Amino acid sequence: MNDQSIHHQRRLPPAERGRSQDKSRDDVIISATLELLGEKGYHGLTMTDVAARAGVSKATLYRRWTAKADVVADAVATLNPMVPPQYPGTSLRDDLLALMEQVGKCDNSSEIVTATMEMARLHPDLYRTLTARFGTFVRAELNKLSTRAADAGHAPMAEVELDGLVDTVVALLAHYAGPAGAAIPREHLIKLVDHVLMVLLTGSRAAE
Amino acid sequence: MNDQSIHHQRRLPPAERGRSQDKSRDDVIISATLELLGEKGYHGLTMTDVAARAGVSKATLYRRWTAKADVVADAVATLNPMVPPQYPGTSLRDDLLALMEQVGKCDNSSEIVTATMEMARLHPDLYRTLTARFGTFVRAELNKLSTRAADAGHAPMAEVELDGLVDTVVALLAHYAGPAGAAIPREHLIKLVDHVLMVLLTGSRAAE
DNA sequence: ACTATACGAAACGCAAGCGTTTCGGAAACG
DNA sequence: CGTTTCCGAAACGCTTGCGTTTCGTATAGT
Repeated sequence: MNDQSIHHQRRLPPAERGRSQDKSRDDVIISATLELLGEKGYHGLTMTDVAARAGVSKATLYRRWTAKADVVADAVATLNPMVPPQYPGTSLRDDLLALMEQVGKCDNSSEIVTATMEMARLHPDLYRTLTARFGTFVRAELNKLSTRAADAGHAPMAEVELDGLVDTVVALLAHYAGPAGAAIPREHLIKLVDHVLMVLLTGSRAAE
Repeated sequence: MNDQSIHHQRRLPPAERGRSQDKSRDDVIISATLELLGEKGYHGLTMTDVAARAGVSKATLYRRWTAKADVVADAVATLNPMVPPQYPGTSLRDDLLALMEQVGKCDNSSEIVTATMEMARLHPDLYRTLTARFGTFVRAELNKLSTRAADAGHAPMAEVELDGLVDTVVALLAHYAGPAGAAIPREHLIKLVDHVLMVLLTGSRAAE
């Protein structure tokens, strides 16, 4: 029950001689896991469901991973590629929007954030790892955009306040992702950028 | 398993003749439920644990409620008394801080917000009810403070932006409550007020 | 005092779900 | 072509936890 074992041999190695594992099935399984994670949450997610959704037998699942937590861990690890988005550079607002879209989409579904937070209670170390990676990435990007805005004549922000800003972004994304599921509506992202980020970054509201 | 039955007879009525139920045990049970809800989350919470923590037999639990979900529902219903706080009135900042403290404390523990969001996935109707009550309350209070600030000479806020502000407050409180547990640190509330609410409400940063 | 009821302790049935195993067959290697 | 490994289907053991029941005792109402 106690998953300290998450540090040990989470992924099972394939064999060497004879028929080789169909690696394309890994992707199918991961995708199915992400789908179900978004729909049912971590607790609601069932290995039997994953197998069924992936069109795969449960035996195949356990031939590649040792436990449910490991499959999910690998699945969420494929999210948030942490790639800086293609900034249009036309305005700070457009750049922020691009960042929020990149960060908010998490592949294609997004309510997974909620499931991740649910999972966090059971696997705190995994949660810390994920949010730390995510937070530092967001922070770095915001810092980049902030200094760029400062060069453009706006008041620069103190380092300290950037921390709070990162919290705000993460919290709002998690909130908008919400328990209801579904991807974050673009209008929410726009609201976030115009009514929160722009104000906090430049001290002035965006043109309506 | 499917709790549509939540609409029907959630609370069992006590008898009339003979020995009467010790009503003080209700409070003990509710308190134990809230404690465990914060510690273990909704899924981690066990009826056996609740009984043990309350110093009560499981039979007693099911003599009063019909299911785990019902106990938890009654428990969280005791939170958020939705009472407008005692506003000091010395400044907008102080008033906001008072509101955030009132709203953020949720009796004495606070990580229950996270557990509630976890529970939300299983009982969406309950979640909507709770957040709706909470949201309208926060919105009304913020509106009150906003117009008061407008009278004091600051720029008033549009109705539309207030919606986003409520989202922000709810999201940040949920975030600060976090999966780690423990009550929201006062410094987080201060940060929220100074770096987010004050800026969004008045367009200017509070004095450092 | 008598009775109806609450109470604690403990056991039970039951379902869900994780992880394992078996088996027959299919498919990739040499 | 034969061996090795993968694969799906299905069954199994096991644990957890919800909800129920029983029984002996304690206690409030009449």
